[in-house]
Amino acid sequence: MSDEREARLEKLAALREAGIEPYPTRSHRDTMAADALARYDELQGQTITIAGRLMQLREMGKAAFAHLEDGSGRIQIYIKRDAVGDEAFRRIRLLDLGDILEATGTLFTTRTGEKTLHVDTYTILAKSLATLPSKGAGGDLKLFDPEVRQRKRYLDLIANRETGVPIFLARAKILASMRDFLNARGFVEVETPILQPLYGGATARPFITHHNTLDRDLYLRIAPELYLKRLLVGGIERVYEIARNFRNEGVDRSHNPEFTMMECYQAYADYEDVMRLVEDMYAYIAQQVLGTTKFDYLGVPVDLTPPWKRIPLREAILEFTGIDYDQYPDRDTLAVAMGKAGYTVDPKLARGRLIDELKDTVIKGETAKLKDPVFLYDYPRDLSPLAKQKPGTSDTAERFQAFAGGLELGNAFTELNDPLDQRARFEDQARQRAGGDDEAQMLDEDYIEALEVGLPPAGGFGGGIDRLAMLLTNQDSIREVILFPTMREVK
RNA sequence: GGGGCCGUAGCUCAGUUGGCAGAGCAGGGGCCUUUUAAGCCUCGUGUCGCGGGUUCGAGUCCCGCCGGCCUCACCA
Repeated sequence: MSDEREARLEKLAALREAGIEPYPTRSHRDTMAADALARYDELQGQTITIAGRLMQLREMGKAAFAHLEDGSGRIQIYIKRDAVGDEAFRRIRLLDLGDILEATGTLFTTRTGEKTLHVDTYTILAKSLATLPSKGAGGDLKLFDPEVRQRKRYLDLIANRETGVPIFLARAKILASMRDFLNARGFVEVETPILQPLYGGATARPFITHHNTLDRDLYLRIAPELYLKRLLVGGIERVYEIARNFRNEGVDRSHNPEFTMMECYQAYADYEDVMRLVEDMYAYIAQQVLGTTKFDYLGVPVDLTPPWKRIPLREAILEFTGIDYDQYPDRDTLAVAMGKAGYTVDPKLARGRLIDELKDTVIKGETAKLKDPVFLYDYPRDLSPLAKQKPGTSDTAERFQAFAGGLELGNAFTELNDPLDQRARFEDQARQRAGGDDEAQMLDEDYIEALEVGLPPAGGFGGGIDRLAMLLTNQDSIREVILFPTMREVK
């Protein structure tokens, strides 16, 4: 490595000695590579300037072929000594793969039929001092090591352009089309605090930081929920935020400590309205990103066309595990039933968590029994401290989760707007916290105060953007859809 | 956090039973005015992840550590 870097540094010095600035301030590109190829006939006889990274260089005595790659694609250039002059031709020796060049000339077609720029003059725009991952069979760059690909994403994007760039373009389109969809329905995009004095809206451990001047600890948000609902109180009836959230939890194939979630809230709606909103939105996004609502995820066909299946959580679990948790109203009898059914039951888990575990075997991961897009609805109340109780029940909350292809896409409920009930739920959480559950939610007095002003009945939804990106780009690891995933420190 | 697998040249990878560290591409030098995985001649790739140990001798065996991937647990 140092040898090659030395060689490149010497070339850099040689360029400067020849009075050539290797990092000039201006470029004069007027045509993108893909455009030049597409508009070949129209551009005949015209002098055009293209620019991009030097990806291949084949010297042939008194002429050379090279490929330049820009954001649109790749084009071949032909540098002939007679055309560029002796000095400029000799200077080819000072070029390296990876350099950023600008070339001016006219288009022609080679003997082998490739549309090519016949170069009159060329200029170096940025000298590259580092070695690119090298060519393999077929002439493509090869960079497979996932650690390098994630730590040095720029190399990944250069080397794995055909696979990597489309993923992040798709992700951008997911965000754009989600905004289009919500904006068209009158939702207002807002930004709420990432630094929060109390964290809430989800069950998770937070990152803690400190503000020096105010001399107080602050939490990086685990969810924007409680702020968005304050805005409903304030009269913004449809609101959403595309929020980076931070959870101080483990890292694995479907979890990154910082991740992106879209949360939206609609006043005068309930969770059934939200189901319709969500299935319409996901179908719209798939249509915009993929051009269809039918595709494969990890080999399993997925069809996001509305309406999606709607199954009460209890029935889904009963159908696929044979266990009816309503028959076991307390934690211990359910644990015994699960034990009989072959589950290894963690004695620390509360009843709600046991039900969660049953749900996961039905719906999560590659072994999921149910992979079609589906809303599982009506969840145990004690798992859902911010959701409204279902009328006519004592232990059921109006909550649903959306799934497809074994991925959990989002979580929604009819929002709890009874301030006294909310206070009681928070106090219940506080007892769990005192009992050692450090993920139980904190009592947020200011939020209760907002509810006392009056929150209209509302439905809300939170959906993971990273997981949606995984679904629509057919990736099985969240690290493939996050440009710079959280990594361990390099030591 | 537990378990499994992995870490050798810039990249992708070989490396036998413990016996002089290799290939292709990339790189240096030379030839070649329509090549395209260009071709031909030629030269060198190195803290074998790091630190110990065993051994006459360790890339190879043992221990510890670092990092990655998979998996289980937990969370979303």
